[in-house]
Amino acid sequence: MDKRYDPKAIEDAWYARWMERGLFRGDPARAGEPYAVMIPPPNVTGILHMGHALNNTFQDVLVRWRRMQGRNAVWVPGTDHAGIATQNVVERALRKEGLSREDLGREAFLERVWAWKNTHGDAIVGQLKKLGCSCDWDRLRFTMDDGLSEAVAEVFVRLYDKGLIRRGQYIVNWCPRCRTALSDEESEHRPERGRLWRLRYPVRANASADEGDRPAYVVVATTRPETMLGDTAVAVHPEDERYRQLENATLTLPLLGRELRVIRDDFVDPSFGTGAVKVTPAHDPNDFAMGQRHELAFVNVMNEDGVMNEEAGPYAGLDRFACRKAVLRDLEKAGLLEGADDHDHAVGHCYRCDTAVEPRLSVQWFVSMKPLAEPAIEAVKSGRIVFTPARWTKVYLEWMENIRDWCISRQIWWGHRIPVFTCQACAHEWAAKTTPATCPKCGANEVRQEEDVLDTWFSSWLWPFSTLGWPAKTDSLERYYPTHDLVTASEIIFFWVARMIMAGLEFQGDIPFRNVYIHGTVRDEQGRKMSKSLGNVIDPLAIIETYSADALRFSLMMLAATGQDIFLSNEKFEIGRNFGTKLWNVARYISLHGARDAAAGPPACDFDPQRLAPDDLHILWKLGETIGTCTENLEKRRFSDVAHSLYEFVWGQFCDWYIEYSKNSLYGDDPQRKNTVLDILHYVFEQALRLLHPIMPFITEEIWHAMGYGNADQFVMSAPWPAPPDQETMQGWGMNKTAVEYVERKHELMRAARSLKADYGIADAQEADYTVKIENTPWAGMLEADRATLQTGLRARSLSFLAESEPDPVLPGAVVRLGTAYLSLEGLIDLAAEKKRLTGQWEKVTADLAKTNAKLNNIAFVSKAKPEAVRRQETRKEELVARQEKLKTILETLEKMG
RNA sequence: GGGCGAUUAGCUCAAUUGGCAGAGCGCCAGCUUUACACGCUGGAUGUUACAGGUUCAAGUCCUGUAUCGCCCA
Repeated sequence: MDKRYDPKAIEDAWYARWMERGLFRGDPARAGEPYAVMIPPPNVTGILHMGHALNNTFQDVLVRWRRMQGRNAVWVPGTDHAGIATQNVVERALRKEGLSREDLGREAFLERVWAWKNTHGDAIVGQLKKLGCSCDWDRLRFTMDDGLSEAVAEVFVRLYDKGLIRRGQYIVNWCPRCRTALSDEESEHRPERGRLWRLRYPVRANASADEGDRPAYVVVATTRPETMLGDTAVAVHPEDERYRQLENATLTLPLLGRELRVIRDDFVDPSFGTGAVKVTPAHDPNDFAMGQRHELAFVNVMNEDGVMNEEAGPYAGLDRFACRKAVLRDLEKAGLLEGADDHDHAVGHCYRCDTAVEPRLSVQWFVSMKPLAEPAIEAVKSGRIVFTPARWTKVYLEWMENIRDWCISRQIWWGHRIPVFTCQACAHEWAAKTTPATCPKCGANEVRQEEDVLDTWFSSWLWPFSTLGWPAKTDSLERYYPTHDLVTASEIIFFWVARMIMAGLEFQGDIPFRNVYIHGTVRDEQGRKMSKSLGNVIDPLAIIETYSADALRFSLMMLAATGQDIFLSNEKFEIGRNFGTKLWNVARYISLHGARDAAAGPPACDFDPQRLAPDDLHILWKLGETIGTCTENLEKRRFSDVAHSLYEFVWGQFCDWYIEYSKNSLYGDDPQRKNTVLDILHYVFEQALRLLHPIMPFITEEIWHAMGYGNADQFVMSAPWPAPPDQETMQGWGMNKTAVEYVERKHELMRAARSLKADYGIADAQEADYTVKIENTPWAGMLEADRATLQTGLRARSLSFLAESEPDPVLPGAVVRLGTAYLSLEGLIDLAAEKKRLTGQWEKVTADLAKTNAKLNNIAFVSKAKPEAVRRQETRKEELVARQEKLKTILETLEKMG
C-alpha cells in the first residue's frame, strides 16, 4: 500500500465499478424485504450545494446500510423542472441576445428551455455521483418527462372531475418581476423597516342632518400609500363610538376624487391607529373579504409588471414605488398627509427572485385542500407516518388543520400546461389528459387550452408514486410503495412533505412513506445561511477535491446532531480527512505484518479460546458494543452518534490500545501468538470497515480490497451488515467480563503511570523504571502475565511487582484500582512536592467519599432511589475507600522519610 | 401577535429513563516512538443564560425572566 492515501485516484474508479456491477439497481423481482427512498428532486437548474451534500449523505447512509442488511433497497433519483427558476434562467440568456420570450413565441421558447435542460440541466446528477450516492440511475426521472407528465394530467383531471379544482378571482401573491401568481408558501415573509403614513380623507358635504358635528376628514393609516388609488371604502369597527357621526356619510378619495363609502366591519381593530382603515379590495386579502361582504367595487390599479394602470389616473405608467413617492408628495401638497411613523412589518418576497410580492386580484386555479387534508392528518396522528425529530409533527398538524386552498396556476410557459379546454363554439369547459380535437359536447373543432401552467409542486407532490410508474400498476409500484424514509429539510414540510402525504392517500390509496427525517440547515461559522450574495458558501465539490468525498461525508455526519443546524467552515472537514488517513495507516500497519489471500474470503471469527488474551477479548467486546450502538443509532436516525461511536472505537480503542498492544506480539518471536493477534486484527478491522462503509464508501472499499478481504467480484458494499456476536460465539471465544474489566483497569494503570512520568518531566519516549504494587485481587495474576506488553506500553526499562510492602526508598506513586504504580526515581524525588501532590489527591478522595457517604446515610435516598442507583453509590464508596487507604499508606511512608 | 427551538469548556456541539457534566477543534508542555506530525503522550479549562419550584437527587421535569434563531399571522 502507498504511504499516502490518494482519494482522487480511487473514488471515481470505485463508483464506476459499482455502477458496472449494477450494485445500485433496485429490482422488484429480487428477494428481500423492500426498502425504498425517493430523493427530494433538486432543481434541474441547481448545482450541488452543502445542503444537498448533507441531505443526500443521510439518504446514502440509510440506503447503503439497509442494502447491507439484505433489504431489497432502491433509491430513486431525479430532478424537478423548477418552472419559474428555469424559465428565469433561459429568459436571462435570451435577454443577452436582446430577445424576450414573447419575441420567440411559446413553442420556440419551450424548445429553448428543453435545449438548455439537455445541455446544462443535469449537472447536479454528476455531482451526486461524486458524492458517492448509490442511486439507481436507471430510474432517473424528471418531472417534465412523459411518464410524470401523464401522472400530472391524470391527477388534474381526477381532481377537476371531483370538483376539487376550480377557477376563481382572488387576491393572490403576485410577483411583478416573474409576472406570475405564487402560492402562499412561495411568498416568504420578512420583517422590513417601513413607514406607517397617516392620510386624511375629507368627509363629503352632504344634505342630511348633523353636518355640524362631522369632522372635516377621517385619518387612515397605511404602509402602502400607492394602493389608496384603488380604495373604494373606509372601514371602522361597528361599535366604535368615535365614528358614530359618520353614519351615512361618504368621503372623498384624495387625488382621484372617487366617492368612498364608510362601512362598519368586525375585522377592524379599533385600537390600531385611528381605528379607521382604508379598504382596497383588489390589493389586499383582508380588504378583498370586506369588499365581498359589503359589495364594494374592486378597482385594480396595477398592471402585472407592477406599473400603475389607467385606473390610477394621473399616476398611470409609474412603477409602484415611484407612484408611492408621487402620491405622498401630492398628498403633502394638498395638506392631506398628516404624518408618518416608523413601522416594522412583514413583507412577502418571491422565493425565486426576492422581489416584494404584490397582493393582487386575478383569476387563478385553486385546489380545495380541506378534503385532501383530513386523511393526511389522520395518517400522522395515528402514527402511521412518523416525524423525526418528533416536534415537527406539531408543525405539520398545525399547518394541515388550518390549511388553505392551493393556488396552482402560474403565468409562465415552462411547466405542465393546465389540461382544461374550452369550446369556442358552445363555451363548454372540461379537463382531459390528452388534447381533444373536437368538443365532446357540440362537436365543434375550435377547442382552446388554458394558457397557464401548473405550479412545479403540482408534479413534485406525486413524486413517490409517479416515479414508480403510476398511474400504471407497475411491479416497482407494487413492491416499493409505500416507501420508507423521506429525508428533507424543514423548509419544505409544507411545500412538499404535506402535499405528498395528501397525494399518496388520495391517488395511490396509501401513505407515501413511513418516516420523515427532518435535518437542520447548513450555516457558516457565524450561523448565517450560506448564500451567494453573502459570499460565504462552501462548495462541496471543492471540499471533495481537497479532502475527499469520504471526508466530506464523515465530517458532516460527525457534526449533524439530530435536527440541529450545522455550522461549517473549511477546517471542519479536517475531522474526516484525518480520520481517513488514520484508517489508511491502520491498514498499512496490519498488512505490513500479514497480508491476506483474497481467495480465503473475509476473516472469520472462529478463534481458539485457549489462545485469546484479555486484550483480544476486550477489543472483541468493544467491537460487539460498537456494532450494537451503530445499528441502534441508525434505526433511531442518530447519525452523529453513529459517526462518533465509530470514531471512538476505531481511534480510541482499536488504534490507541489494541494496535499498540499488538506490536509486542507482531514484533515478537512467538509465531502462534503472532497469528492469533493477526487474526484478531483482520477480523476486527474488516468488521469496522463494514460499519464505516455507509458513511465512507470509497475508502472502505479501497482498503477492503487492498487488505485482501474479498476478490474483484466481491465488495464491502455488498458485505452483510455486522451483527453483535451471539451468546454461542462469545462462549466459543471464552468471553468473560473479568478479562474485559481487567483490560479497562490495566489501561487506567498505564495512563496513571505515564502521567507520573509527565509530572516528573520525563519524556514519554525516555525509558524509566517502574514498580507496581499489586493488590491481592483476581487481577494480580493477569497483570503478571502481561508484564511484557505493559513494559512496552509504558516504555519501561524495568518493571517490578510488589505484593505487600511499599517500595524502599520512597518513590512518586500513582494510585489506581489495580494498585499503585511507582516511578523509580531514587534520589530525585522532591519530598515536599510529592507530599503536596498526594495530599491534594487525598483531599479530593476524602471529599468525594464524604459526598457518597452523605447519600448512603440519607434514609430518603436509600429507601426511595432505584436499587441500581444505590448499588452504584456503594461500589463507588468501596473504590473511594480503597483509594483513600492506598494514598494514606504512601503519605505515611513519606511522612516517615521527612 | 401566536407557535417552535436554542442558551453546557475559548469555539462547535454531545450527555438516551432525572443518578459521578463529556468529545472534537483550539490552547499549554513534551516527543524525528519500528502504521500514522492529517501523528503520539500528558495537561489546563464549567455558577450547565438568569430567578424560583418539584424531587432523596435537576444540564435533564415545572413556572417565570433575558438573549438569539426559525416558522406562522
